Amino acid sequence: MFSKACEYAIKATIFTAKQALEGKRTNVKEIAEGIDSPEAFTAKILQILVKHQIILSQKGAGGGFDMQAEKIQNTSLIEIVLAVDGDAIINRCVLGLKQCSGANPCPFHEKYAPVRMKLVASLKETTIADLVAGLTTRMAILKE
Amino acid sequence: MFSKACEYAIKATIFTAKQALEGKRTNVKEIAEGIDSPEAFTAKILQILVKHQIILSQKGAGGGFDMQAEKIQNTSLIEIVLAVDGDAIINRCVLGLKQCSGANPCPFHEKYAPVRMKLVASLKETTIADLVAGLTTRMAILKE
DNA sequence: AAAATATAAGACTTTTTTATCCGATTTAAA
DNA sequence: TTTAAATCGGATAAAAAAGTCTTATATTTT
Ligand code: FES
Ligand code: FES
Repeated sequence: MFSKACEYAIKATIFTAKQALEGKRTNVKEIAEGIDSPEAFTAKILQILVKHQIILSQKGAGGGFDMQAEKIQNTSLIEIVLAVDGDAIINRCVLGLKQCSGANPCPFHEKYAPVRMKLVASLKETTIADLVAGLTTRMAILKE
Repeated sequence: MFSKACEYAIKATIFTAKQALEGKRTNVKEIAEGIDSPEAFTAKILQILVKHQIILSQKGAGGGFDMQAEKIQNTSLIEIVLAVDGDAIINRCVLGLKQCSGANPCPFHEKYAPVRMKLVASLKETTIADLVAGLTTRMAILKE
């Protein structure tokens, strides 16, 4: 579904947002520990998130990663997925045809398109704030 | 979503079924041409389908691949996906946690689980016969 | 000003997936 | 009975994804 990089990106964003809401700036090491991911690889992915202005970075001693309250509230999951995996989840034919369109559909298109719409809708309507909330209220976890 | 191998498997099964319904046994070369896939790799995948008794193979001159009408009618897409990609699509946590369960869910589980149920349902209810039918009646295609 | 801390960037390595190749085996046709 | 056609199985190769390492750069602290 998502690439490993994208999975880490989502978890890292949630972790960073959680820390930010508690007033703490975090860093690569904490994030990698917090989401159980390889540190160096996670650093790579954090750079993508910074480049797409989903999270903020601060270089130097005492630096790290941060996320604005407004971003936490307004950023939806789809933005992370698009940043890391591109728009394949929205546009790609599940059977690998070059074009996915109702005009020249593959045999599964008709059945799949509505499901994909629901998936994309849920990615769009779910904000980072929602996910952070779930982290405490419904006992959701980021590792194991 | 699916691995490339699984995409080829689905298309190859549909192609084989279509030929079978027209009374023709087909072979690796025809299949690879018919679905625009690499021939040798396709041969590998056909062996998986044979091993799982989704299609039939016949060795030797004039041999090739075949699919029984009963199988075409009763085999659903999920069986191909399970044979080639395993049960990840059903069981795997979308964020990569070791276990996907309502007991210890990741933050996206609650939103994702219903969508996945719809996806799996559509994979279960869609038969090869349905897909072959779509191939002609609704102008669906297997390549490009 | 120097030292320490942390991200940024790019080269490199490993693992997995995708794809190819070749020889063995089976079967039908010549 | 020989030959040709086809799948089967294993080894190998190439490409992509995942992951590591090293150096540069920026920032704070001492
Ligand atoms: S054409 Fe295959 S999913 Fe749309
Ligand atoms: S625990 Fe992550 S999808 Fe179920």
